[in-house]
Amino acid sequence: MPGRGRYHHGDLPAALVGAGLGLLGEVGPAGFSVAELARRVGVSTAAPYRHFGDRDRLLAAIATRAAAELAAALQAAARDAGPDPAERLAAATGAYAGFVTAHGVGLDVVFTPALRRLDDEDLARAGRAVMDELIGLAREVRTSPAEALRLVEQLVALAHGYATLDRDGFLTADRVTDEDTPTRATRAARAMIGA
Amino acid sequence: MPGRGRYHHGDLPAALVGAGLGLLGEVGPAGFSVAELARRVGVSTAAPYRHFGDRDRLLAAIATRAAAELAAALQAAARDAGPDPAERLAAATGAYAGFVTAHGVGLDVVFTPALRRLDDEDLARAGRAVMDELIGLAREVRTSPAEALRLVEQLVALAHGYATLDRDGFLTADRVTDEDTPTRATRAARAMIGA
DNA sequence: GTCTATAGAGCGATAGAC
DNA sequence: GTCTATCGCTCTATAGAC
Repeated sequence: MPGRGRYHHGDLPAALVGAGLGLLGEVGPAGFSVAELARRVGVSTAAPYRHFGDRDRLLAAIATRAAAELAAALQAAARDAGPDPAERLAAATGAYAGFVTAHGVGLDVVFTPALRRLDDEDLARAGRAVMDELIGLAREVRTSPAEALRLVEQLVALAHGYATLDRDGFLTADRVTDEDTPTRATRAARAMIGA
Repeated sequence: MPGRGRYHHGDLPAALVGAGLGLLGEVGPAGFSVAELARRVGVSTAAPYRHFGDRDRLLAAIATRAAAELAAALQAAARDAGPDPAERLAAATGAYAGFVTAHGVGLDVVFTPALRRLDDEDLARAGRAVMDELIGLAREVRTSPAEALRLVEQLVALAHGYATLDRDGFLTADRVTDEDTPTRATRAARAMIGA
C-alpha cells in the first residue's frame, strides 16, 4: 500500500519516463510492466494511465527518450575520439554497445513492431536521429552512400550483438580478456571499418 | 477443452521439446509459456510437469535440442562452403544468423543466466559443442588461440546482432539491398575475417 | 490528478481422480 | 501418465470516489 495520504509529484509523466528508462534496462521490453513502474515511482497502478493511454504508449515515450540520449552519446563519443574518421565511427559503435548494455534499449526497441504500429512521430524522429548520426560518420569513411549504409548496418549489428550477448551472460562466461564490452565492440568495429 | 477422452502420445517429452522449438522461435524465451506449449501439443497444462519439474527445466531441454541442431547447421554450412578456411568460417557465421532468425534461439538462450542456474549437464555440453565448432573453424584462419577466440566472439556478436535486428524489424525497415539476413551476415563475416 | 477497488485474463504449479 | 479443477500471483485497464 504505497499511497499513504496524497501523492503529488509535480510532473508524473517525466518521472515515469525517467524511472522507466531504468526499469527497461533491468527487465527488457518484454518484461516491462506499467504496474512495476508505478510502484517504483510511488504512485498507484492506475495513475500512469491518466497520462499515457496504454502500456505501449508509455513504452514508446520511454524509448523516445532513450533514443535521444543514445544519439547524444554517439555524438559525444565521436567528438571525444579525435579527428580520424575511422576512429570516430569506431568510437560511436563502441558507445552504442555501451549504451545498450547500460540501458537495455537500442534500435531494436525503437524499431520494434509493437511500437511501430503506434505511428509515434517523436519516436520515429528520435530513431532517425540515431541513424543519421551513424550514417554521417560512416559517410566520412565510405564514399558510396550505399556502402556507407551497409557499413552502418554491419556496425549496428556488431554493437547490438555485443550488447545482447553481454546482457545474457555469454561474454562473461567465455571471457577472453578483461576488457569491457564497449572496448571490445570498438576494437571489432575498427577491424570492420578497415576491411 | 482439448482433452476429449484419453490422450495418449507415446512420447510426450519429445513432442514438447519439438513443438517447444517452434514456440520459442515465435515468442522468444521471455514469452515462452508452458501452458501455451501444452495447448499446442494437445495436452492439459498439467501434463508437462509430470516430465519436467518446472518451466525452466523444460526450457533448458528445448534449448539443448536447439543447440544440438545449431551445431549441426554450422557444421553443414562449413562443409558446403568448400575448402577455403575463411569462406568456411564466414558461411558458418551466416548459418548462425540464419538459425537464430528462424528458431529464435542462439547462444544467448543457451547461456542465459536463468538456465545456467540449473547446472544442466546436457545443455552445457550442447553449448560447448557449438562453441567448439566455431573455434575449430576460426583456428584455421588465426594461428594464435587467443586471436581465434576473439574472432569467434566478434563473429558471434555480428551474427547475433543481425538475427536480433532482423527479428525486431530493423533490417526490413532500413533495407539496403534485397539480400536476406544470412547472406548479409556472411558478407559482413567475410570482411571481419579478412581484417 | 491521484486514489481505491475491481473486472478479466494468463500463467506456474499442485492435488486428487482415473 | 494424463485429466479436471483449483489456488495464488501478476498484469492491463477501467470505474468511481475525492
